[in-house]
Amino acid sequence: MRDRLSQTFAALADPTRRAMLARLSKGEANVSDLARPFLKNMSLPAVTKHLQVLEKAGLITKTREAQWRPCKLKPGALKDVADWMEEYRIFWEESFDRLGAYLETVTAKKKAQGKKHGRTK
Amino acid sequence: MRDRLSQTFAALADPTRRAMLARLSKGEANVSDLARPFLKNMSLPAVTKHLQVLEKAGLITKTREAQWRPCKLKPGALKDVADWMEEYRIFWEESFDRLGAYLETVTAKKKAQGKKHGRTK
DNA sequence: GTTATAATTAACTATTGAGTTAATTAAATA
DNA sequence: TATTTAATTAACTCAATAGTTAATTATAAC
Repeated sequence: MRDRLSQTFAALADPTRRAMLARLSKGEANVSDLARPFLKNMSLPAVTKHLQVLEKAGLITKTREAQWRPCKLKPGALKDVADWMEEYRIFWEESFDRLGAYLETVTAKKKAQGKKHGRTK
Repeated sequence: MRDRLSQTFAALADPTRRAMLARLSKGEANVSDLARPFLKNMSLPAVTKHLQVLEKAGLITKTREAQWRPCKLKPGALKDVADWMEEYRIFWEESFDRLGAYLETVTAKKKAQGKKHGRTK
């Protein structure tokens, strides 16, 4: 997985990691704080790995304080995702009515440019 | 990967698939239309698989027309992602100034509730 | 009916991801 | 200095991904 955006999406594609982000959105937390809700289901090293995924994706930062590792959300990390989403806003926003009109606009533009499309060879 | 949102994020965590979505945002396209930009780098079955991932994640719909399979973006598919993102808006929006204040609010609330936090046992 | 086109399925390989247990590092404390 | 606490690293397993080539299905066209 070469690119940054793919790395970010991949990091978000796991409910445990999203739960950790949700916890961090309430404020800084140590690894063991973050681990607590999951220790019935997974080991501490598993938690460490999840946090490493989040850190490498640039979604959190981990610092050192004695033997603890306070983590926090990295502001701006989701900006790239938000920007990517923006391109598709018209496809998920409430007013689906506009979508048909929008697509016709795009199609008309394409025809005007003389671009071939459809199944012609 | 049990949950829907994880499936969607996983589908988006690949540049080839995102490029296909970008193409589809310009209008309907067949499998071979979608494949064309990638056939130097990958086989047609690989393309089919990518499209299956997108379809299973609910991001596109594929229909039948003779031997062609016209695909289009599925409106509303990214709504769940958008809703999830919304929770974190304050963390990626331009005014990082507010973030500090926000986190203090959250922390204050937590203290007021008497929730233990930090590294106390 | 044979051939060409569009796309999928089958069977397989290689890599990555998520998890494990056991061992290790590093700091605080008794 | 020995012990406890916090977290990571090592080494391994298992399952899922992303890709391959070869074979197959289905429709259209000659």
